[in-house]
Amino acid sequence: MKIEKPQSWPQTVEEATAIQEELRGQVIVKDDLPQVRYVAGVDAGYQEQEQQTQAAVVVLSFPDLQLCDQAIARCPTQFPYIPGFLSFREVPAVLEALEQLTILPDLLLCDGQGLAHPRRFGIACHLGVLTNLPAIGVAKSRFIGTHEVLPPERGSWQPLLDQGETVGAVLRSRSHVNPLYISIGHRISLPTALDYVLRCTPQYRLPETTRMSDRLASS
DNA sequence: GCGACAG
DNA sequence: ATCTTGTCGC
Repeated sequence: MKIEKPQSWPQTVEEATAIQEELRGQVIVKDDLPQVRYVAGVDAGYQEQEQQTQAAVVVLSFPDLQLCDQAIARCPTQFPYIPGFLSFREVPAVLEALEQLTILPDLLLCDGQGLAHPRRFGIACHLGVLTNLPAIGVAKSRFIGTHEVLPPERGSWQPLLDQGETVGAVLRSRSHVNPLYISIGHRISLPTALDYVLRCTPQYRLPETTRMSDRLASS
């Protein structure tokens, strides 16, 4: 797919913050997606003591979740890991990988938060806005926000609150297993996002998209 | 000032 | 994220 990549990437937290505050205004928080036929999973891994970032993207058919396309890209890691700025180290490589895709995905499942971010602009929002694709943030652990106790059954969920605002949801994707932290990335509502995440998670704790891109990224 | 802190 | 084997529990 064709992507309009930024001309340059920030070198400081101040520059990165400015970019987040500028782009967050472009996030669409309501459903604005086509019929979903292909779902993509994106993830990144690191090699050579984090000097190299390798991104992987897989495209699965939906709802049957069969692998249809995949791509890998590697580039020098160009931003340190600082909570709140994860996207600046992963997005450059992920965009390179997405460009190689033959199949245009209808929805992106990202490893990390979307709106559940201090400035409401986690990696799922960042990727969604830069690609203009509907995107969901699927994180394995909490970053910000609080929530009520969650029933142990698959499918149960609770809103994730931060400063009186619903920034996402905590979702039990498998009974009696640690929940997932779901938030809006771009062009999708929270209820719809929860539905897609569950439909992409037929067996394990993590969506098939995430499992497959994880495996590819760290190889 | 003291913790917390996506991947 | 990454370093890493066997082991505990549903």
